[in-house]
Amino acid sequence: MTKQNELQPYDHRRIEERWQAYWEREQTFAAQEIPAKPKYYCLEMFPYPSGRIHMGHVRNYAIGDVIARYKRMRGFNVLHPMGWDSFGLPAENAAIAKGVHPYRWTTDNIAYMRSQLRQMGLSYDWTREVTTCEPDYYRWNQWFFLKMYERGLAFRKQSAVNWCPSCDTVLANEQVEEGRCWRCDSVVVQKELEQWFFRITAYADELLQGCDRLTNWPARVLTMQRNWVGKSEGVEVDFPLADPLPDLTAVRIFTTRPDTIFGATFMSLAPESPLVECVIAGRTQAAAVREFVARVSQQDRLMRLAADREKEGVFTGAYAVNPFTKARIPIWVANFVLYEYGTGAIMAVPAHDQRDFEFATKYHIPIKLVIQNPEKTLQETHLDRAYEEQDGEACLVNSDRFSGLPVLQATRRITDAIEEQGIGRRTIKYRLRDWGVSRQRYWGTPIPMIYCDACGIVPVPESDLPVLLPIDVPFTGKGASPLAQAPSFVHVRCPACGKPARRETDTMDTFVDSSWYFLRYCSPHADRVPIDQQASGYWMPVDQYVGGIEHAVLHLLYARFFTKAIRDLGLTKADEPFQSLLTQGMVCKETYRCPTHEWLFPSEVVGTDQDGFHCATCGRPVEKGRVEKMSKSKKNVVDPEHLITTYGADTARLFSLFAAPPEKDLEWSDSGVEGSYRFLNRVWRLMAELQPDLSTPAGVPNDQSTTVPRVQDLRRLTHRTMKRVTDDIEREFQFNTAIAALMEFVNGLYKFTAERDAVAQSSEAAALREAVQTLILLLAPFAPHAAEELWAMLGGTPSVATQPWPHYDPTLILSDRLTIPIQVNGKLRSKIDVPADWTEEQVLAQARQDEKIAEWLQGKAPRKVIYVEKKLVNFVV
RNA sequence: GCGAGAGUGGCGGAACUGGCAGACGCGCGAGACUUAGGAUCUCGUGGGAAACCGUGGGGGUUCAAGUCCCCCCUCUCGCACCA
Repeated sequence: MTKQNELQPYDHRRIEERWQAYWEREQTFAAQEIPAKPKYYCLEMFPYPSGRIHMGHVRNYAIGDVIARYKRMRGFNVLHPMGWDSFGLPAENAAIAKGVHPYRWTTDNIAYMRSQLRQMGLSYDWTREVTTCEPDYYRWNQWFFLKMYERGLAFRKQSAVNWCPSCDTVLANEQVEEGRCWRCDSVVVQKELEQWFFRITAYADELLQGCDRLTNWPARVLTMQRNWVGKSEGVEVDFPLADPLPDLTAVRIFTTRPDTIFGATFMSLAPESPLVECVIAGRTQAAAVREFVARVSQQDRLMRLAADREKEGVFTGAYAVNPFTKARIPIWVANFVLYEYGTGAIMAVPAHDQRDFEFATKYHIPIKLVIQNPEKTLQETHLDRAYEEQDGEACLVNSDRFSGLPVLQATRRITDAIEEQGIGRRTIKYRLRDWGVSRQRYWGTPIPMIYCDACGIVPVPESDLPVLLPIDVPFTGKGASPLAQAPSFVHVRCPACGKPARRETDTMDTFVDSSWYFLRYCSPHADRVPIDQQASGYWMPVDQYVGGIEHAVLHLLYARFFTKAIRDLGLTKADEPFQSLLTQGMVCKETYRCPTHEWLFPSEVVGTDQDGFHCATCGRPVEKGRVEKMSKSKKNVVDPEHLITTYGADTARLFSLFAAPPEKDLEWSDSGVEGSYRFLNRVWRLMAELQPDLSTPAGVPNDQSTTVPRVQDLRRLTHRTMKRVTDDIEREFQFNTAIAALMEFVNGLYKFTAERDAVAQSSEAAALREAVQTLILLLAPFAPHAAEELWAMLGGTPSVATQPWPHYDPTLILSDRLTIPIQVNGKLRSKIDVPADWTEEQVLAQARQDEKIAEWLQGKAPRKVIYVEKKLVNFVV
């Protein structure tokens, strides 16, 4: 310890700059296809270039980087790319607010954030960088659009958008705050526009079934995806109108409960359904119904946010006939029936559907019991809620020839009957809806379509791609999208007939960009095809995808859909894009909240733990300690840049990996950061002190050395640490415990060196060298800069990133002695230290002789003795 | 309401198949080295004087339960009328 003051301090700035420059110069992480080598494609979700990186990025990319670096050391040919999801709304808003052009704003941000990511020492292959707002990327969005159009996977239909009548523009969902425009506060209305859609529903079943094979995805993500697709098997049945109309003789409903059809005492239509107008035509109820429909569709949007919307409806005056009971049943319009799902019409069975029950009770519609519970206690006239159970014992009643059948059997038989009578058939419905991709905005991929008065919708010929996004357009935030106001963009000649025509001025949803970027990374510079088949054949699928849970449904589902569609175009063989998925938790921090000033920065708070905390401005007591996701509005963000310049990238990485397992939320702690920094300093000092003693050439300590207990212990620790760190990474990326093992290792090494003889024995030196070398290698994925520097100090040839991962020797991790806990009646009473190869008898004899145990046993023979080999002894008395 | 997950010291978190609860880190305490320390090192640190008590609460299974079973409470996330 005396040499301490002479040591070079751990200078993260110098070290990190040096090795970042080295990696760049040497192209250490550039990936090439090497068919003979096993590949590993590690991917983190690419960022939106908002300006600067935040802690969520640091965490996401630190996790991904450890995986990439670890796999590289394990001998995999690793692809680890990075890019920019650079189309999107914030760029347009910046243009309006600051007068910066979205392109300029975006590319400036990219430049800055790229330098920040480099400062983190992430092992990316920067030669594969992909930027979605550049024509060499988005032209392929257009190309895919054309291919989808050819295959009927891209189509046009009417659809509602959020519309601000005051700004005269379309709003994204996130621009609608409590039903009002975020900029001008006027009430947002729904407006019907013709829009482009991708037919994701064509892949509904495959997307659903694919979930079963994604065994390395978190269960909750799969559950969310399954629910989102929402498959239900049922039957469509035509209910004839009691008084047929010329253009409508029956209403088709969808039900998953055909077994309850005898209990259908009325019918409900969705307010938006065109059937409503048909059935009310010329009736006295027409005005009331129209008024109801208008009211419901007005409030729809707002009311949907409200928790328990009151069920309400109105009678149309029309009747249908229940095809089984032949009863005339009234047709109602009900606010809870969804037009987009099923057929927009339902048969209502109040006795066995709670919504129908509430509705029937409210409007005094008859309730007919058709399923009796196994206890036979249900009485039609005394129901207080619907009996919805479908268990095997409940049987049908009041259902003619089907009465007495158990529910499941009845479902089958009645469905058969429906099909035999030709009044309906089995169908499968999905909750999933087609993906609307039109955006009435500027900063996105232009949709490559042309409208010609003579030819109709004409796709832009492939040879004319890309349709470039014009740069000089005005940004006012008002009126139609800037593209629609750029005449030179709008006016074109029809590719089919040559007459004047109009371009589509909508751009694509930015989710399109992120739905295939992982395929583009395989061959980012291919200029004749979006994806080079050979490259994607080698690299795909992504072996490990890492990103936030907030993308559990949309992004991941769209990416799966695109991959399947691209597969069907013959461009990739991958069915699923992401073999394995890790959803990391959020980065949170404690907040301060003042009753008058809302969220406060820590600097706006005065006080101590003992005296309580007060607002520095108004002096009122502050609510402290609620841990929330870091966000500007809650004033609890920590800028990673400050962290990196103060403590270095290695500390930032280490902390974000150590403070919590990757999938859990991480609570920020300043002192925790210092702990990680301290650890790196400890490693540094240890190495610097030992350096003079480590001149022994590399190599395994000789056999002689293993007889010295101290050396034996050290080697055991070394090899155990190898095992622990490896197992923790392999077992669900438990980096927090892997780092803990490294800390214990360092603690052990300090202990060892402190007790070391003044004159080091050669066997000690060799074991020490092995230990230190192992430490650096194990540390390399977590704190790569420090590891490189130490590796060089040790005389290793760079880069440590390409060294093989150490393998432990299983014989060395075994100890020749064991500590066996001894319990009496299941309570720990003593421990004994015994040779590892002792038999049960020997261990038990020793245990009985133990002073404390003898006292507990008081010479009596235990009633029962439990012996778990090499683990534990329990005497039951 | 439905679905999923989680509740462990002062704090973040360990504990793989039931087998020593609290690894590791933070914080705190004591000491060492120091002109000094908010640097560093060493030791200690769940509660309790002790018997004992301790993994959200209550029951159960077991020689043995943070871990398995039943009931309840709280929190987080997701979906919100899907016929």
